[in-house]
Amino acid sequence: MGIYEELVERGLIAQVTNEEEIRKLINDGKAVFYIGFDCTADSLTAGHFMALTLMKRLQMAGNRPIALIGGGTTMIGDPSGRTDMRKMLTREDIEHNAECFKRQMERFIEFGDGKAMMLNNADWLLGLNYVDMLREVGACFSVNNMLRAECYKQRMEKGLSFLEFNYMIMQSYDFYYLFQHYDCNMQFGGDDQWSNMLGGTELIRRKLGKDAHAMTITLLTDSNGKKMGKTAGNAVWLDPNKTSPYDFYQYWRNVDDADVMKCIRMLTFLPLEQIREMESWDGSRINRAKEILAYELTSMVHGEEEARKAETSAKALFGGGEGGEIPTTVLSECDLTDGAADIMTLLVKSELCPSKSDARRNIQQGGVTANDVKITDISRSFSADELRAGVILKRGKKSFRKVVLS
RNA sequence: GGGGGAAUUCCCGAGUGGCCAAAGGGGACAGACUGUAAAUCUGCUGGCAAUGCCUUCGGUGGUUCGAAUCCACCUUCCCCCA
Repeated sequence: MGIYEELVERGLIAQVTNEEEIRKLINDGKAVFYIGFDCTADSLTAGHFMALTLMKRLQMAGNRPIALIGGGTTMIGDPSGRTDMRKMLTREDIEHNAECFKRQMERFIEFGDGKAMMLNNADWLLGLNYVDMLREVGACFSVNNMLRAECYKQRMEKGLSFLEFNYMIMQSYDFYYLFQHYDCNMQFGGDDQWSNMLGGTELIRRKLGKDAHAMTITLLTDSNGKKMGKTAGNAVWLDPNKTSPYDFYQYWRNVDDADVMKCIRMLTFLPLEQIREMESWDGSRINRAKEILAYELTSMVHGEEEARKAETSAKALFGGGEGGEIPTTVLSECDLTDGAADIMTLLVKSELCPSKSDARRNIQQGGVTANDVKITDISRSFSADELRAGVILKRGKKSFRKVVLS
C-alpha cells in the first residue's frame, strides 16, 4: 500500500488536480511539496497540527516538505471562507508570530540538508514592485474567474476589500516562485484553500507551460459540520502556555462519539489495521478509543511524559484513581483577607470562574465542590491552614483546580 | 463623485425619549439523566462591597430632568447610480 492509498483510507484527501499523477509522484517519493502557514497568532493550533502530520507522513514516504511561513501573505490576510475581514497585524507582530511558528514546527518536522525546508514568503513578497508585479502575473488572472471562486462566496455578500482580493495572487505567486527556485511541484493545504491553490497551478501553466499539482486536506469537522479544534470560540493551541497539556488532552478526550474514529484516522499515526479493529467498538468502549486518541495526540504535541501525566490526572479526577497532577494555583499571604479566603475569591483566583458573579451563579446552581464537598453557601471561607493543606476545587464536572497557600 | 441604508451584549437580532443590563433565538455555562458521549428537560448568561450601585448599544460632542433611542461631526460597512 502506497502513501497515497493510506491517505485515502485515512480520509485525508479532499480534492486533487490529477489523481493519477499525484499518486505516482508521492508514492515514488518524488514530490517536493509545500504547505503555507499564515502567522495570524503566536502559536500553532490543533488545525495546523493536521497539516503538520500530513507533512510528516509524506516525509516518511520519501517526499520533501517545504514549510512556508506566511510572513508576507499575513500582511494581506486570507479572506477564504471568512465572513469578515481579519484584523490587520503589524509587521512586528507578524515577525514575532513567525518566530513562534518556527520553533513549534521544529519540534515536529525534521529540517535540514536533504530534509524538510522552512521558508518565509516575506523574503520574496515584501520586495515586489507593484507595477512589475501587475505586468508579470496580474495579466494572468481573470477577475471574472476570481469573482466566481468559492472562497470569496461569503464575502461577495458582506464585502471584500481589494487588499484581501489580492491574497489569491500572492499565494499563487508563492507557488510560482517555489516551483522555479526550489523545484516545488506540489502544494497541499486545507480544503478552503482550493481556489487559491488552483490560482498557483494555473499561473505556473500560463507563465512556464508546466504542470504543478495541488491537493487539499479534508477539513477536520465534527458531526455537526463545525470545524474542530476550537472550544467556545477559542482555538486549541499547541503552545503549552496557551493550552495546557492537560486541557489539550481533555479536548480530545471529550470529542463526540461520532467523531472519535475520524480523529484517530486523520490525526494519529496508529497503523490502519489497528484502527480498522477499533471501528467496531461501541457503547462505553468508545471511551477507550477517546483515551487512546487523547493520549496519542498529547504525546505527539507535548511529549510522552506530559501525555502520561495528563492521563493519570484525568483518571484520578474522573475515575477515583490515585495520583496524578492537578493544575494548581499557588496563593500567597497577600491573597488572603483576615487570614482567610472566601470561596468566590478562590474560584476567580484559580481561573475556574471569570468573575465573582459567575462564581456566585455556579455555587447557587450547585456546581461547585471543594475537596468533594458541595458548596452551598456563597460566603464559605477557607482558613489559611485549610489552604496550606491544599483545596481541590471543582466547577461543574470537568473543571478542576487545586489551590494551595505557599 | 452623487443618492439611500446600517453599526446593539459571545453571535444573530428586537428595541426609535423614562417601564432597558436591554425581547427572541443560537452558543456557552450549571443541574438532572449518562459513559468525562449524544439526545432530552431545567436553570442561567455585563460587573461589583448586591432589595442597591457602576459600566455597556461604532466614536466624539450636544439637546433634555432623563438618550441605545433625538441633533452635529467622525469612523467603518452595505446597496443603487457613475
